[in-house]
Amino acid sequence: MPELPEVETIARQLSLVLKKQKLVDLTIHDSKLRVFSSETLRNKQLLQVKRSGKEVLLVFADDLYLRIHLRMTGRLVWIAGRKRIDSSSILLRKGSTDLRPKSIRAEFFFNNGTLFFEDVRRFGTFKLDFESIQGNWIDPTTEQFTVEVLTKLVENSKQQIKTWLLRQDKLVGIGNIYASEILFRSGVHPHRSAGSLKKEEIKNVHSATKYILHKAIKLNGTTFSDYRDSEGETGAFQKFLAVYNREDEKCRRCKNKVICIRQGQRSTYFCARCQE
DNA sequence: ATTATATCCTGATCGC
DNA sequence: TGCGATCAGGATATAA
Repeated sequence: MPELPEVETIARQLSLVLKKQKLVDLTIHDSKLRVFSSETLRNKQLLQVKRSGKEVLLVFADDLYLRIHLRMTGRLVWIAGRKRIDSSSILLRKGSTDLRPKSIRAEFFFNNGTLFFEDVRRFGTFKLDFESIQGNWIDPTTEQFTVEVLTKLVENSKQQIKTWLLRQDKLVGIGNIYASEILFRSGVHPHRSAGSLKKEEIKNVHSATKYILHKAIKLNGTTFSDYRDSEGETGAFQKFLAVYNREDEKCRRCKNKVICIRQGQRSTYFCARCQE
């Protein structure tokens, strides 16, 4: 579900409310997520909340790093309040928070509120690290991401550029929605092999990536169906999608029909006239 | 060493 | 109304 802009939104919002709070208790309902002892984190101080690739990173005192990957339908929803609320009483949901009690997989009770991890499809993962580990990838929102670096990364790759953009070992953070959007903005056909891109095209992919991701972050991400931020609110970037989920609709640039193809069992949307 | 495919899950939607 | 097939912001283990 969430790609870089969505995870960035959640991490930023949680950072505001959770920084320096104490994790009083936690309950993990889904056994798939019980990959560490609750005792390890109980009563630990949360120092900060960050994004690492597509993961939300909760940094606790004593060098404890909880990595939460939301995968397709994971949500982290914050409900402020001193009183402990659990998944049964959340049925009395209030305000705009759109929690699905059935899908609550874990609850983190802080002294100023509760953080719910909700995940319909149960693809989300927890991992507890005892040191700060940074992947060997480039984050496209950092200054490390330059045209030269991108050129090096795609060099010699025979993989189709759409599928290449989805890999997380080179460039981290792009998912199925933004991959289509980036290629449309770049004017590059999704079938093109990554290594065959010309200088100009790499430049376009580079600037389109930065533009799209930054704009999506500014708009709190894209809500296509499940995505909600930590306050249970939808994103707003879906209003600006040029091709994703717009099959048979008119291309916003040339009025041709947007088409949808399958690449590695994922749909890719593009305009055959605008993307050579 | 890369690259396709199958798999993990639940729920919504569509065609018959 | 019901039922099966298909699809969904992801990533990985396995096969080719």
